[in-house]
Amino acid sequence: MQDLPAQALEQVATYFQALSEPTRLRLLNLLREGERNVGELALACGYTAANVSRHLALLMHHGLVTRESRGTSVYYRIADASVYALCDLVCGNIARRLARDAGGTQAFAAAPARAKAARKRPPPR
Amino acid sequence: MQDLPAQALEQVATYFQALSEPTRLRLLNLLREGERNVGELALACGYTAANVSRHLALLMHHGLVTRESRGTSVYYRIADASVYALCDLVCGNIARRLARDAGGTQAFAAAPARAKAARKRPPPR
DNA sequence: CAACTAAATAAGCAAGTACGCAATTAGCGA
DNA sequence: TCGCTAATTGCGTACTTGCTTATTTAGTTG
Repeated sequence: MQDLPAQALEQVATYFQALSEPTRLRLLNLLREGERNVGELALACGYTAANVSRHLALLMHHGLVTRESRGTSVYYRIADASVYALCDLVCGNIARRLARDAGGTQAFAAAPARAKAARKRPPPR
Repeated sequence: MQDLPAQALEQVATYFQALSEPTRLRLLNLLREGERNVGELALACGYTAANVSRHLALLMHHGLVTRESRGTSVYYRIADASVYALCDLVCGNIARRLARDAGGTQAFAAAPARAKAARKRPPPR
């Protein structure tokens, strides 16, 4: 990815942007167990159906979910399960960062002179 | 991640948000080759140093880069290389989606829809 | 100390976005 | 056809965010 043109970079950014909303992540989470229609999702999220519909439209525009209209309802489902792998990766990064921040403060108070050398170590696993 | 509390979900969302900016992705990309100071990054991006400094502060707040002040300059470097894996995953998803969308339509040769995101380069300074 | 440079911060503007409400569209049944 | 329900869309509001310019802070040097 090091030599991506500005155009592709922007696409990646908007993809991340689609995932940068708690409501949308919650929707994806709910869809993990199977397809759901808009009403069900709205009820589960505590938002209006209008709002949920908008978020789902955005997710679909990015190819994250698929839409299937059955009767008067519209059922959404996950299009690509790899988003969960993505989220798991992020969760791991956050956890690692929290552990580093929490653990680092103790070591810091004891030996501030060593901080420079310690900085180059790989992140604690 | 299916049973994350709303609070954790928000953290994941803000993490994605940190990556939802072309400029920040470009900064991360530049840092791939090694540490850089603010001025170098600003020059490479074509943005003001003030703006770059803000983006870097945000990236650091999320633990994506580390900061080291040497002399009057401040050098930034990647804190966790797993962000690249994340970006690669996203690139794969996008490519897959594009392939899926364009797969059935070879009559797309004169596709006007893609011209939208063509040129959007920052003004050369 | 004064002058200079690099980085960070403050202030303000313009653009984007999430949200609710209300209106519209689509499918189903009496 | 009419009425009902579910989903989408138009519109206005409040909030967020990226950017630039100007100012402040930190570090080096004469």
